[in-house]
Amino acid sequence: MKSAIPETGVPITPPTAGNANDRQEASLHGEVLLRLRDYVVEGNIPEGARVPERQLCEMLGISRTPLREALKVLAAEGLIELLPNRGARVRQLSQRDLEELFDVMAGLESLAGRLACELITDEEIAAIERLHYEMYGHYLHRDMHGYFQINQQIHESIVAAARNETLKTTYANFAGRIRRVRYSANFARKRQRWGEAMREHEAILDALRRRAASELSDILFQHLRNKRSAAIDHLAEGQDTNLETTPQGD
Amino acid sequence: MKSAIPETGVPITPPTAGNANDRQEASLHGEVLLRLRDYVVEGNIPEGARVPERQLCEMLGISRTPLREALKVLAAEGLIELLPNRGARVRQLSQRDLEELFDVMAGLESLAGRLACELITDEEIAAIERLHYEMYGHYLHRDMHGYFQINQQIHESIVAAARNETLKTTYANFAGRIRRVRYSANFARKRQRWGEAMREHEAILDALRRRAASELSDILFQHLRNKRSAAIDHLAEGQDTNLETTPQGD
DNA sequence: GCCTCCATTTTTGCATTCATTTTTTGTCTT
DNA sequence: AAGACAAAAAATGAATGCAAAAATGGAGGC
Repeated sequence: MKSAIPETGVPITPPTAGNANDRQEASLHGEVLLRLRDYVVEGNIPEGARVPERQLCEMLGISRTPLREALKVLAAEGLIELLPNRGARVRQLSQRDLEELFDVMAGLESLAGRLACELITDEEIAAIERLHYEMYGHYLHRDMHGYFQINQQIHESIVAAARNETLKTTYANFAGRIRRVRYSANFARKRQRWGEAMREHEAILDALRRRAASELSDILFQHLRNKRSAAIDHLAEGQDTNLETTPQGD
Repeated sequence: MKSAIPETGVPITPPTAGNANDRQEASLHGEVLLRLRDYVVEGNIPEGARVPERQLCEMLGISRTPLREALKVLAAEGLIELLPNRGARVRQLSQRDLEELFDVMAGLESLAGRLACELITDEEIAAIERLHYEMYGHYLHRDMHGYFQINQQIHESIVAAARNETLKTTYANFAGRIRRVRYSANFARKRQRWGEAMREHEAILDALRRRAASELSDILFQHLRNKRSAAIDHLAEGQDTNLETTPQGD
């Protein structure tokens, strides 16, 4: 009997604080859902590994009923898969799955940009500009981590500017699914592609200033498509980092 | 004690045929999920109505455990909402919710068109052309029902041509959420708008033939945006429109 | 007559229990 | 020793039981 989950043995915190991250903060199964989702998204369970309910139960300090409810939801979200009578597994994402997910993300951000052009305020644009220049600073200092953090903030700002909660939620869902890979992809960002990504961000900002919806939509899609290529290439070639030849980035 | 659900009293069919509409066809809770989803999507439960678990249980002929699992999933899908300690309600969609949903649908179809341009075959385009002319026939005969049916087939063909299962699933999810309203929206489409829609479909087909991804993306978004306007206007002007009793379509 | 407060009933949330399926393990045969 | 079969163990799927919260209803007070 091999344990798929590292024996952290951290019981769930009693219903103390309502960590209102998503929904259903109060109920036990809601808390379990949040914790389990984070647990899976953060990659604490190996891909494709079997996850015995009993083990998760004692890890979280609950009975099987709320756990199974949470598992059903996570399966609906696409994070895990439930094989009939054979338990839950962390969903293994094939290369094709990743391509699809990145494309949908690209479509959602493309949509966000289009919608943002309709109602975004000058102040919001100014805020994004500030982020942009901050990011540029990180770029000049070759501070990849800082760059990535601001980069994500910019993309989230655009999604927020779309003023569409449904879109925001959906976007967050997909972001969670590929978060693990996203990190690898970001670490794969290399010099040359980095410059390209900066130029694309310039174009994004420019289109946003002019409220050019269709144009921004196109640019964002292409920008994310390039991200996709970087991520897929990175995964395809394995763990070794090829510095010169791979077109990776942002 | 008022019963929110019409007393159909139809017990769930024993695990006979695997109606593999979505996922989890075999297990009882999977069957329940499919049945409940259809039941809600088809509008058998009034919006915002309280749904006692016990009642659903005896309606489906099961115990509360699988039912509650299905409810959690439906809540995650956005079809119902679960208030802590206060049961499940059919999610009431505000006008703003509908606008958001339509916009996301528009974004997804826009993405589908963009992706379709990359790999769509001449045969697939020819099939869509045939559907187009068939739809045109319905238009000339003022056969609204036939028109909508083919119209839906065309949009689904475009989504299929995108060759992205993730997108397809997500699209189906959102389509389910607004199906109820969608039908009213179609009836709201008046003569003049009908002609517009036909012209837009001509443009869609034209862009598709030329594999003009960005252009098709724009046209599809606008096309769906116009649909949205029709739906929202219709709902705004007719508050007496009983959504529960309207049949399903488009 | 209407409102308030409290007891009763119902309903929800979770734990536990039971039945079925899968997986493991041990033994026997070739 | 390797494979096949069978029994045991464990895990899953679903039903039931129990405590807590909410809804209901009625008596009493204003």
